[in-house]
Amino acid sequence: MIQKANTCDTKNCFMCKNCLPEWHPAIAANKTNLKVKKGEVIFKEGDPVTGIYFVYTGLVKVYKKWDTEKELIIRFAKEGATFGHRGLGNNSTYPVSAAAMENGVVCYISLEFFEATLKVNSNFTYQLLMFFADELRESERKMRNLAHMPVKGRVAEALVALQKQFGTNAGGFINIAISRQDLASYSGATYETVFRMINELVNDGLISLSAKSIRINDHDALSVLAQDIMFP
Amino acid sequence: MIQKANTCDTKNCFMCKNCLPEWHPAIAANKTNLKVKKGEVIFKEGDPVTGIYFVYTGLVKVYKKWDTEKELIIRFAKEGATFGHRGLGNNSTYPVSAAAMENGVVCYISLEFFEATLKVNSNFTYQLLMFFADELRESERKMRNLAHMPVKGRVAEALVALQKQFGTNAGGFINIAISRQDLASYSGATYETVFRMINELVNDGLISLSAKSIRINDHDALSVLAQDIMFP
DNA sequence: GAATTTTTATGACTAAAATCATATTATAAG
DNA sequence: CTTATAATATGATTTTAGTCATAAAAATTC
Repeated sequence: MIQKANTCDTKNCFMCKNCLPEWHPAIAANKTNLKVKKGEVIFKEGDPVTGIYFVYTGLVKVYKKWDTEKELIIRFAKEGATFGHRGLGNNSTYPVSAAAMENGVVCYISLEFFEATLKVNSNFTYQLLMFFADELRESERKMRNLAHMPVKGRVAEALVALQKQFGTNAGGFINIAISRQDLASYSGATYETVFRMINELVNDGLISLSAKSIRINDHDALSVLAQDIMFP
Repeated sequence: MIQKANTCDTKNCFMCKNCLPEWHPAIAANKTNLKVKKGEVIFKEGDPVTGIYFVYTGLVKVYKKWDTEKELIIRFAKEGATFGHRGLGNNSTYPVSAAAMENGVVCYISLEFFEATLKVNSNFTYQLLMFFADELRESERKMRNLAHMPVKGRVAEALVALQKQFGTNAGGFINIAISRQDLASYSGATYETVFRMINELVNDGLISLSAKSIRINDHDALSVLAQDIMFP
């Protein structure tokens, strides 16, 4: 990671948007902008927690490994999003890894300054609490899905979630460059199984492909597959 | 749920322990103590969020359902623990259900009063943030386990976690009365599969049984099975 | 305390998904 | 622009875990 001064404008990240304007000079003085290359690992599970990150440009995946090869992608962080915040709380090492999926710039804030920010900006703390509550809810829904939903449904859900987060480009394709392996890791299944499910979804007419891109043709049907059937 | 005035002492729950002493009379004035019976559902997924709960006595399971019969137990809340806090954030309905596993008393706080408490007690907000960070980390670890760890490992992990949370009684048995079905729901697998894994663990000599109780004989070996192998 | 319901136990069978094996393309590196 | 490396594609096989069926034992209810 190459240090690169004065890149971000201290306006667009989650922290900047939720802090007092008076605090912005302090943020500017304490931030470090880092250039990251595609594929670069920013921190790994087990590394000591030294700070928290925000994506200024690019795309970062946050994931956990299982026995060196299998991984589960927890979430994708795009412009403005925080990552590394899982290092908060009672533990001193990151419970997840983070890697850049494309070249970009991330903003790094030391834990000490971050904690000072929390103390000074009660609204930020409150907003962060709400963010954590949302993430926790999502995470527990995914736990339930991993335990009980078949892979096809999880792939359907992953596609719907990606389209929600990244939108579509001109041709109606989901606006993210993601490998099949990463899609599999995000769905919590193997590459081969996800490949087969993608084929089924294409045959069912619910999605269509063009090179690596995926277009959702029948959002409703896909949502039904991914559905959260709670009280039928 | 039968209302029962003046039961809890406003000293032992997570909120009371982390608020300013000056705030305790306000808590006392705004709390409602409710008697719950074994098996009683306190709130269900999809119910509108009206408040947050604390366990005064007894044991509560927090779970999510999948197609009416399958469930995944997210966590157990014992004395002092919060539940219903997943209703916070950007949503108006509970994303989980909660049911009493034994007769007990829970303390209910309306969302309005709870939000006022957050505003007034910045330390409580901070502690709650740390609590959420811990829960999120746990939840994501479990996601990874559900995606990649075999059922036997998940059962081993569930037993280690239960012993950590509930301790052991005189005979060295894990101090919780839990049905095999609930253990299965907590492990994210079916009753039958968990039953077989329990048998294997008994045959391997790692655990032993007495009626419904389970004793961990070889904590280390069980931990290895449940292991978080990160960077071998 | 007899009857009903729930929980536990266990074998047989099936379905789902992972693993293995191996081409075929792309993409990046020299 | 050729070579090496990584990503995609796909069939065959094996493993794992879920489903079904049914019986015994416990616990609760009437």
